[in-house]
Amino acid sequence: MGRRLRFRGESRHKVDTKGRVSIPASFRRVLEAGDPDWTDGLHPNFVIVYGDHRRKYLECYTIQEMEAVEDKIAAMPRASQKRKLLERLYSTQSMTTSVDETGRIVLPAKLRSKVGISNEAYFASNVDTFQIWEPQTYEDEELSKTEEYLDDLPEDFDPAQLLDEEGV
Amino acid sequence: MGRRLRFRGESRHKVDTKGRVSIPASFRRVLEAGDPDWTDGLHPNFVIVYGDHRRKYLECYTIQEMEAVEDKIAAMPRASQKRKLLERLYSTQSMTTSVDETGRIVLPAKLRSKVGISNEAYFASNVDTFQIWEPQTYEDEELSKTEEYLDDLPEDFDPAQLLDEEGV
DNA sequence: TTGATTACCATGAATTCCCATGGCAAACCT
DNA sequence: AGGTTTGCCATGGGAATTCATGGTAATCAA
Repeated sequence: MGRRLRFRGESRHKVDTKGRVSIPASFRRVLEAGDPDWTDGLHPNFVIVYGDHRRKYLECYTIQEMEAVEDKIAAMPRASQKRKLLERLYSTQSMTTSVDETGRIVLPAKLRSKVGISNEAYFASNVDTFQIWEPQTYEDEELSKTEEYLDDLPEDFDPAQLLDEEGV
Repeated sequence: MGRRLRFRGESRHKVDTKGRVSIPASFRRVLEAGDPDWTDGLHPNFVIVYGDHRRKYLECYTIQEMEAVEDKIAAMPRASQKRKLLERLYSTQSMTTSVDETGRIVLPAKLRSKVGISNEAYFASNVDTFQIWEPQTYEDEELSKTEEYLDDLPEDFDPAQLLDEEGV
């Protein structure tokens, strides 16, 4: 299969009255590379997973990445509860979109209100996927959780050492 | 995989009005060797990790090195707090850049102000990554810390002996 | 027809590309 | 050895693109 490009970085973009937002240019390159049907000049497709009411952000997968997820699901026993749950999340509660000529997508009103996005959207890379948040929600949810976690650690703690730890 | 080149040395470079800085030439060789997509004549890519507000410098990884980090993260339990912290640090709070024709990169205004860089940048090798500092900050932070540490040790202490110690 | 979605055109700002110069050092010549 | 050439390195300036964003016309669904 070989290496695949990964998402890196974060940024904020305006959401216009029609729900249009620019996808960060660097993310577009990854979406293009991760869409098997894409060729130069075309608009790449990708998948937005919005999930159930508890999820406060949109998670975006390249086609390639989503197909890998679907393969995993397909390999599970058909009747299992686990499989049904995953089917709902990744298939039922998701949609395919494509990046337009000018690098934007349209976030349907339904999705915007679901995650509370109004004027701006915050894009955060997450290695093989990226997330779209209402900026305020992101700060409240994610940043505060990190603070909590770090507060329990020594002053001069370097997160790099977490990479090499055993266990959790 | 074989041996990989390593960063060695330190130097200071001008930062121009557009945020451009030369990468020390010897570092460029390591970046080239550490980018799987690089071939002679191309401009090597690499990753700048800037981290959260308490980090006062930029840490730079070769593509190879960063992918190793990402692989480690990918192997951790998805929901864990630890994994999320690392995803944020290494993916969200990072960016991919590339060295241009003349050996320079552009440090975006956002990053410059984050670490306080204005006219000059100080480059310090760190074995398989290198760091970029505002020169003054480096002196205040790092040098003084190292001196403190050494001051607590016997006069004739030779750091070389640390090399053979077990454990932390 | 009307409200919504999609396609098409437009623009300022930011970013990248391309050309140019002076310094320094290793290699080269005579 | 002394001078010269060649080449890489650090740095500058302006042109050319790309990016993010806005507006309007065309299309579509019901």
